[in-house]
Amino acid sequence: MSNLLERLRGRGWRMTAQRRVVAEVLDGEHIHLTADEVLARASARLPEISRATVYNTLGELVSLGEVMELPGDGRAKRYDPNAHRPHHHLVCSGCGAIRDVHPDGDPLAALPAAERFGFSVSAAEVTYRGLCPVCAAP
Amino acid sequence: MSNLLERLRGRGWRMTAQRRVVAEVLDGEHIHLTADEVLARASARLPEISRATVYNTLGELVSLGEVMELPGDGRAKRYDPNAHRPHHHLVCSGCGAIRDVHPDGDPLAALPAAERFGFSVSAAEVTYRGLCPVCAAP
DNA sequence: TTAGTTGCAAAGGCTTTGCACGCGC
DNA sequence: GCGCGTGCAAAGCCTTTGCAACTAA
Repeated sequence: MSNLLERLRGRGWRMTAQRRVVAEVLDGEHIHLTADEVLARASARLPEISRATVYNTLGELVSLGEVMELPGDGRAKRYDPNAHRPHHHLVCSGCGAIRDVHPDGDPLAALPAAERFGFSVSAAEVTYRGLCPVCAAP
Repeated sequence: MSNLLERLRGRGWRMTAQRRVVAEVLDGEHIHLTADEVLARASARLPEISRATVYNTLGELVSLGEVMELPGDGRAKRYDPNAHRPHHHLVCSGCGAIRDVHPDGDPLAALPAAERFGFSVSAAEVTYRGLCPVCAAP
């Protein structure tokens, strides 16, 4: 499995220092950063990067289908680089930690025709909620 | 099944003209309005209602557990009055229409222990995506 | 009466935009 | 060199807040 940076290069994505840093910061498993967090981490490596560029780059990665946009519990959206592999999310109601999960079976199968209102249903996103081991501790 | 207004009265909720109008506007099936839409509809019946009051009232209905807050596709949250009956959502990727749906079985059962990362998982929210009959038409 | 609710206006957080400069190809 | 990408600052959208006046119970 190639990493985010390699995939982008392979697509002929115009590479700049700023874009490289944003892609590096997002690459990995269980990464779900807000734009602000991306900016903070990117600034650590490239202090002159601007907020607008972070937003531009994130928006572009989303349109390219390389990064997934998550609603986020508060007001800020979160960005998930695992768009190339379908998955769902497990969110801790205590601390907000997010893990990528892969449930058994196809969630679409659970929706009977009578509940589809004539829609052609093509995808399902599942958010599981619970308490992480730390927050569940007595 | 009693309606929203009756349930609120039964809970001893302090009733005002503004609160009544907000509750009336939200009552029903497949209702998923933004705060702005609630304000618009409420204003039609009670022109002097203010935006702040709509937000206050919506926030309170959410804490009471009578209304559910949905992330919403764009930036504005949506408010769903069917919090008393668990359900999921089917969203049209074309026009944004939202329907309440009730899938078969328990979505939690699909998440194996190995995918729970030690969390105590207590709920699942599912968003189905597809095209409504109008948007799917050739 | 009196605690809770309202309206107004201002502030706040997150995101987008306009424009001139700069840099990858 | 050309055209896209960047940075800055300002504006935008949605939401929250402070405070004085008001009102349901």
